[in-house]
Amino acid sequence: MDRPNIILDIAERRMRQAGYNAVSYRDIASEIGIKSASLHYHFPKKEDLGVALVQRYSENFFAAVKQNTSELKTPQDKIKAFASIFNSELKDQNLVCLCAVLGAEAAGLPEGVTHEVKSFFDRNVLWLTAQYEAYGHADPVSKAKITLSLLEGAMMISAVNDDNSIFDAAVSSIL
Amino acid sequence: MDRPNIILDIAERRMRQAGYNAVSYRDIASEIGIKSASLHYHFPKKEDLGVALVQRYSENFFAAVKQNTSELKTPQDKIKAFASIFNSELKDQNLVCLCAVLGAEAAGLPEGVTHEVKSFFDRNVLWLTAQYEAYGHADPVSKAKITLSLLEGAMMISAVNDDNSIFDAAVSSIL
DNA sequence: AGATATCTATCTACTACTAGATAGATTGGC
DNA sequence: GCCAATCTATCTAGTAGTAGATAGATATCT
Repeated sequence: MDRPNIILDIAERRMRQAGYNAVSYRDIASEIGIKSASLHYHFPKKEDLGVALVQRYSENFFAAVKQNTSELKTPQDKIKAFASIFNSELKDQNLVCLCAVLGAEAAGLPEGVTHEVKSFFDRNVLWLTAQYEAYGHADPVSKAKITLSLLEGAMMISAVNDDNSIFDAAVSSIL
Repeated sequence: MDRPNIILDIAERRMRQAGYNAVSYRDIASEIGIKSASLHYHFPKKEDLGVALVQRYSENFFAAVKQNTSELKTPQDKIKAFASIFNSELKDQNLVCLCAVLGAEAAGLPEGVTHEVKSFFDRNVLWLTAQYEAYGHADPVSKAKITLSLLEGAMMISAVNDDNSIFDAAVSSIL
């Protein structure tokens, strides 16, 4: 894999565990085995790293959504598949959605990072809205926001308690 | 007000905006107009401050729950009142639940702080479970966890988008 | 030669935290 | 009432360590 993606992998894991400010160039560099100064070659400012990280996360996520839902027929099945993308990393690595973590710290993040987090949520609401529209829901936009809120909140609480059943219960309650 | 509570007020506001690691003794001290060393007299370690903060938050929250629900009859009304405690600070200060923020960073927090965050969630689930039991819900514990997840998630997303209607929609969907 | 990626070495600013002193208020013994 | 002891809350001055960031040299590959 190329260096930028190796850097982002490490940054992503750490940020999803402990937040933006808990991740340092020094820590990332020492895990790779290079000097922290070298990281600034790839990501001059920490904000650049944060922005790239959320962008990559968002693109990977929606690539997975596309792949895992393309052969499904009903909106219900698609939404379950959508939720199970979040679930896979939660259950075997106890990792919450990157944007759930960054969203919680949003008021203290560099502007560019906060903007990307918002964009991720927007894209999620858009995708979910389309499903609820297809399902014939009365207010698909509100329902989409509610579903996203539930999933993000359930991930966070599941991770804190290291108890995946909370997320499972949340998914079962959707629709 | 006494000094410890003044310190905790400032720490609470900042932590609910930007997270645990974004709050420094220096910043708190300079806002009060004393030296950071003086803060260590009241809270020797940052973990002590974090623990005291979550404990105070939890106690204040459940005092408000008790006060705002004591004269209400139905579990539905009580749960709405419960949600509106979260909502009041969200809508006029854009402040998320302290434990939603700290929960997102839980894996990187001092052990004592994480423990208090868990306790807060436990207490919430307990309280909500009692309401759903009174309501005759089939699985009151799961329902309680789902409701808490929804509220915490909706607060976070509402704050990021500075759009209170997301939280309102979430509250309307409960029960 | 040029581009890519890393290095060394350094900087400034900030982090939590501590030691030891001080001023002022409070408490208890005689 | 007076004195000594203690407590409260702050200060100055400092520790060691970490933060993100930069300049400029070096190595490697095409």
